[in-house]
Amino acid sequence: MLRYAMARTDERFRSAYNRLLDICSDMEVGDQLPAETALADRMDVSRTIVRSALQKLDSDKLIRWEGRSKMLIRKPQAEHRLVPAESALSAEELEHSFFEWILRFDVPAGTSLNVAQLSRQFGVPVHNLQEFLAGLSRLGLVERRPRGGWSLLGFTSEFAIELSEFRMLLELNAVRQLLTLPADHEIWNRLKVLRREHEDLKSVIAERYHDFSLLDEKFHSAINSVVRNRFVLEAQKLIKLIFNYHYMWDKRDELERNAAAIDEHLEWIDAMLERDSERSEAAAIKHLRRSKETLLQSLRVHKFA
Amino acid sequence: MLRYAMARTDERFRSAYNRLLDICSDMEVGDQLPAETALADRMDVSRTIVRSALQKLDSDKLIRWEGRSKMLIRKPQAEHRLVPAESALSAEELEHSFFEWILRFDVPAGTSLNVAQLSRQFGVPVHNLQEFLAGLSRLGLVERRPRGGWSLLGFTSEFAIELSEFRMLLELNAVRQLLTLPADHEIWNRLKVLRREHEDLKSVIAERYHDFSLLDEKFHSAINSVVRNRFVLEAQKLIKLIFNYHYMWDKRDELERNAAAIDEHLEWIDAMLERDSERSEAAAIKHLRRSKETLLQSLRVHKFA
DNA sequence: ATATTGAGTTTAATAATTAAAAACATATGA
DNA sequence: TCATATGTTTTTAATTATTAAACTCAATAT
Repeated sequence: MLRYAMARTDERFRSAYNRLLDICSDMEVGDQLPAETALADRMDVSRTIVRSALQKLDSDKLIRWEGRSKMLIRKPQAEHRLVPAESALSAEELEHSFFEWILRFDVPAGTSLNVAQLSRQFGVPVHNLQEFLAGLSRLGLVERRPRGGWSLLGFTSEFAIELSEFRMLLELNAVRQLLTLPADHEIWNRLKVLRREHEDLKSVIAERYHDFSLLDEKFHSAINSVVRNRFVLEAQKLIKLIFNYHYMWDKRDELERNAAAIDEHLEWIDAMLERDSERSEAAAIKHLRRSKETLLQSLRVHKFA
Repeated sequence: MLRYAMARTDERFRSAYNRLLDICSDMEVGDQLPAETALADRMDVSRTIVRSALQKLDSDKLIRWEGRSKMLIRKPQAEHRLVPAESALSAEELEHSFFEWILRFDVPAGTSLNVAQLSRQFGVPVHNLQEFLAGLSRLGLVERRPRGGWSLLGFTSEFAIELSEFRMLLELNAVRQLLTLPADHEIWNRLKVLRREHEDLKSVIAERYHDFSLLDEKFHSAINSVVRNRFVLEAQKLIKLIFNYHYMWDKRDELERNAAAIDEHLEWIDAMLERDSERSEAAAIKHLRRSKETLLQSLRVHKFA
């Protein structure tokens, strides 16, 4: 059966066929296979797939299929298995590849993006890229060009400033909400654990300063976790994305920056543990302002590198 | 030249051809048409289009085209014009139609959306809908289903609550920023004008209560205008969308609601004009809380209507 | 009767096709 | 001669066509 054009992959068929081989392996020659519906249920595919798989088993002389009789003629061997088509990147992996590309190569704002080329570059169907870029356009990171194609918008200094300010808005709100939580809320314990982890890392910062970025994310996630709001969450996803990628590529003064950040975090944690809202906000603002400056500097350095 | 399949509309060709007819009409029989590049520049299309249009003019015996000689043989008549294909909805119109449909028919959360059907319903190419839904998925309004298709998520009570809380977060931030602005900033004048407009509408509210929704939007836009941040702006676009559509369809107690809202706005404006931050925030919170309740009630009423 | 099958229909994703643009090569006339 | 126009080819991207997969329901066998 030679196919000329395959409008969509038959990956579902392939994996179902292989699972059907497994089922046959567990049976004896001469046994009857279950009903089409039973197989479909068991393998979580439609009967259409089950029937095409049975057809192939029949034409490969592994079963004799006549009406509702599906008798195993011989046991399947390794060579009968179909090779699964390598699956494309998932939506998340695409996002990762895309941002890594942007930041690693400092792709400038205004760059025109074309789906066909990106599709080859990332090994992802054009369709997925269309969808991905359409999503980014809602976040204001890319823009549709008048007659086809997309244009990269973000990653200018203005972008970084506005993102940082938005981050500050969200995190200060989180801090305010956090301070209203009762003493038996799990956040207080989490903060105490985080405090200890910060102290631990501080004592070995000279060697282990690389470990800070993980702790940083853990800390900010904890703060933000008290806000249960899908819009805030969605915004934080973007913020995490951008800040993380920048930290990943900006290695200047990493030890000094991280050591200073640990102290800022500690002051912030202490203020919250003492339920001192004024001091907490001040500490938060101080840390977030410095974060913003770091992001901005990293952008500047990359621009003239 | 019979065409079997047209992969994309030749609307650009049609309008260019018609404009070329206009150019011919302004010429005398025997005159020479300008060069291809000149025509392309003048009509803002590629030479490819100019050349296909010239080809049609030639085969329709309106010009004789040989090399760089393009002589007008006879003047074009009305019947020569090509009828332009009716253009599909723009992205904004699609958004409008989509939300109107959702809210007018109270499409419940969890409804499965399929692009083919929506494409027929809204008269928009499937492609555009894919893109539109991909954008909404970034806003958390729809979700891709495991094996194709989309699923409507939003418009539950939780959605409304979270949206309202997010709105409050953003608007309180705007108020705080607004109160730090210097006395000669244009916002103060805008607020004074708005105050007057509220008073005016209040005096004729019994007859003109419908006019409030416009004033409401104007007021909130003014407040938010002091925040120059693309993320905040993007979020406000969504908020405006949802709140506006709800007001549009929820007509219960409209007079009472709007009269009360005007008073709340006035108290809020006065507090800001007096630079009283505590009173301003209190007024804002009061108004935004009531707005939230209204949105929630409107959802409940529609659900059981 | 009831579960199962066969056939036909519908849906949705991707490949193929085509309009349009851009790039490149060649020719022409001031 | 050289700037400009034309002819040709290549690339890009939007839409249609096609196909895999799912669904539906009447017919059939146990």
